[in-house]
Amino acid sequence: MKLSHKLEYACRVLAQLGRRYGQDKLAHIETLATAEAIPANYLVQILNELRGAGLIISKRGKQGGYALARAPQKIALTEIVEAVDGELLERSFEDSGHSGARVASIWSDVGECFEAKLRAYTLDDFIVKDADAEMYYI
Amino acid sequence: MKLSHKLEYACRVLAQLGRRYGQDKLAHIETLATAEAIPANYLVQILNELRGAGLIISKRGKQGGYALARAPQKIALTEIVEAVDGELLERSFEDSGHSGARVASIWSDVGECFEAKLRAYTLDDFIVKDADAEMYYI
DNA sequence: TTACTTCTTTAGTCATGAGCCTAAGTTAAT
DNA sequence: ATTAACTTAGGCTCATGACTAAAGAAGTAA
Repeated sequence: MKLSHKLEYACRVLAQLGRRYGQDKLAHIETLATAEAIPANYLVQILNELRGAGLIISKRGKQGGYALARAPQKIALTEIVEAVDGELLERSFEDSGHSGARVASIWSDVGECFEAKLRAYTLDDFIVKDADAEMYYI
Repeated sequence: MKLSHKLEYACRVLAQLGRRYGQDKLAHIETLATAEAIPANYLVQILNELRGAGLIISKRGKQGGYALARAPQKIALTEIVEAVDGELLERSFEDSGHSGARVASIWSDVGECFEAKLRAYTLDDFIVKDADAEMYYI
């Protein structure tokens, strides 16, 4: 379960966009990069992939920026993974050697379990609401 | 769930050794490499790691070779993964940025689920018994 | 002892990709 | 027209995965 930086960054930036969902202001790259401690130059590429996957929308020019394409509850974790690190969900195992088929079938089962777990989470679960922070002071 | 070749090879070669468990003859690298379609030179390294992890034993010289260190039922899939690709089970996520902690906690949960799934499989599940092959002809 | 067999250890190669940066475009609001 | 933003393409460096190779050590048997 070691994640690529790219995937961690994607989760964080989407969580950040999720907090802003509903406001009509768009978020700037620099703002997002700072808030989530992500190298801005790299974030650009990630945001591009997320847009390509239809998870976010963007607008150019003055007043431009990024926003979530739909409600956080409607974005499953599997979609995020597919958008930036698709091979993590791939299930292609070599069927070579005497035990190849058996090994492949067991790992396929593991893969299905993994995918099911991811599908059960949505972006909403990632969003740090202000109420969460307050809890520490109660 | 894309596996490294190394991990696939390890599963296959252990399955092969599992089939031979109980016989008192040791298996040679060349035999194992051929049976499981694994580059022999690479297999050498994998077997070394498996020995280091205590999953197999080896003997040099004439009559030398490799064998499982214990019964297949007593080798959990987690142990195989730890032996050759430990970071797959690691759960270390950056806690940076505004959403870092939340993201890390969710992925930790996914990681725990993944590990539990792996722990439930043992090497015995990987072994292709001769009866299995016969099933195709019934 | 000597030769032979088999594992053991270490070093080296090669291709690939992650992560990050630079810089020149393009668009839209003012 | 100017400016603030996103867009796109490319390049760079370093680490890693997957092998290959070969010298070394340990058993076995003549």
